[in-house]
Amino acid sequence: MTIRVLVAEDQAAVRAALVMILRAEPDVEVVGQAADGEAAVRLALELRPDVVLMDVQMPRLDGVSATREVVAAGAAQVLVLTTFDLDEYVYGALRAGAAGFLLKDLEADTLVEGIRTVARGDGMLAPSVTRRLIGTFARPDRPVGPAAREAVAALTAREREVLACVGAGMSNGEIAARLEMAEATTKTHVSRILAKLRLRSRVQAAILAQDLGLTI
Amino acid sequence: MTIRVLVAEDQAAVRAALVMILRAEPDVEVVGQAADGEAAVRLALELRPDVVLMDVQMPRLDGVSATREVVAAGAAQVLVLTTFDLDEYVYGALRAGAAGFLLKDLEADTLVEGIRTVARGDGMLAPSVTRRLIGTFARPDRPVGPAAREAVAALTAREREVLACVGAGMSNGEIAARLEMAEATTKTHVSRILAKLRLRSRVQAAILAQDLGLTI
DNA sequence: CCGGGGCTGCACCTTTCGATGTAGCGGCCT
DNA sequence: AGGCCGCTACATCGAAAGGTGCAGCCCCGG
Repeated sequence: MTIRVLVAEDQAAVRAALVMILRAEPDVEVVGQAADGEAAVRLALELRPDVVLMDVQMPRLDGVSATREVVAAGAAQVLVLTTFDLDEYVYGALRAGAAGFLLKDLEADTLVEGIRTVARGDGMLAPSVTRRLIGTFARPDRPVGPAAREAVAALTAREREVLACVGAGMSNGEIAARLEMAEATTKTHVSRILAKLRLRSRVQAAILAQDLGLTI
Repeated sequence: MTIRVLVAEDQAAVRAALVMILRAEPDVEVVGQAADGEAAVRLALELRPDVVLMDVQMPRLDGVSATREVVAAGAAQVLVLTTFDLDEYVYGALRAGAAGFLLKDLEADTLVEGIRTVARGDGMLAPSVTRRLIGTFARPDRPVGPAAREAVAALTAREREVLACVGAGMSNGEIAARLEMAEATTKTHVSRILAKLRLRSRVQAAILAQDLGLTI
């Protein structure tokens, strides 16, 4: 099973080098090349490759935006490649849905390994990026006690729905509209939630919902 | 410059295998071995290795707790190793300050590469872990836009104090008591904050304060 | 089959919140 | 000095939130 790859890179020399590296691998097939972001998106939708190797700096449409479109369409896994290890690029690409992020100072076999890794649905990051990502993940560690988790788990399904809405900053009226109930009912639910979680206001409930990652 | 490694693993056979792999590398030196978490912490503090290769499941003190202690003491970089790819282990280890997280189904050279990577201060994750970490990073994409940051920066110092209190879930009365002002004054501040940040309720302000990491 | 308990839903009432207007006070710049 | 700005303060009023009592509903066990 060969891995079908689309290479999107505006500098012809770099693009040729990448293609050469990939062509040397028996299990990798370069099915297309793009010199700008728009072409990358168009070819990705048309060719449906397994992996798009995407440069960040490209004319007409930058690599991050192109990644967003490719991922939104579910067209392929995207492995982003760039010269500069900038937070803006990294976080932008990852938020856009990239499966990996490598720097151009890599070895040829690292690139190929990255292609294979993202092709099978895993993630691949440059080591320096990995460390920063771990850091940003570990830092906002607001310890949510197990007690709180249990208490939330003890809520009814409906109550958790309401709690998630509260966590999104919605008013009782907005929650009522979204969950299709009367505002009075929403108030009842909020009241019960506060009692069960031993909180005093919806603000505290909202903060807890945030910390627990409750989403609508 | 050889990399000094402490191997912490309770199963003797596995530990021996790890040591054997590492001893085969000219740039890696195994300076110690530990069969439980307490010994790992003690030896790490004593030997000050470059890297501690830490198993999660260990008697007396689990690997995550041991990692926390080693990192807190700044004794070494910790590369966590486990058989099971459980969220609890992964997130626990990373929050504890681990520089890497690998699964035991790895190749020998992946392990060595991981040792070298964390030794130079970078991060190393198993590919499946990388993907999940990217996911948890990308999903709770509460876009704390630069606009919001600027708006908060444009608040007066006093308003930011009030906002931090709101973010802590306090009521106007509580804020007034803490900041030594009348409740009416607190209301004025809250009202101004909402207007400046274009929010509709204190709940939204609280969420924003949380996302921005505002604390009292 | 029927009673009980938990979930959901609604209405009434009190408290809190939030908007608005007004105003005194202290610092800072011109 | 005069003026501007920010902090503080209070009153008032409508809106939102929160507590409480109560009524269907469904399921489970007697």
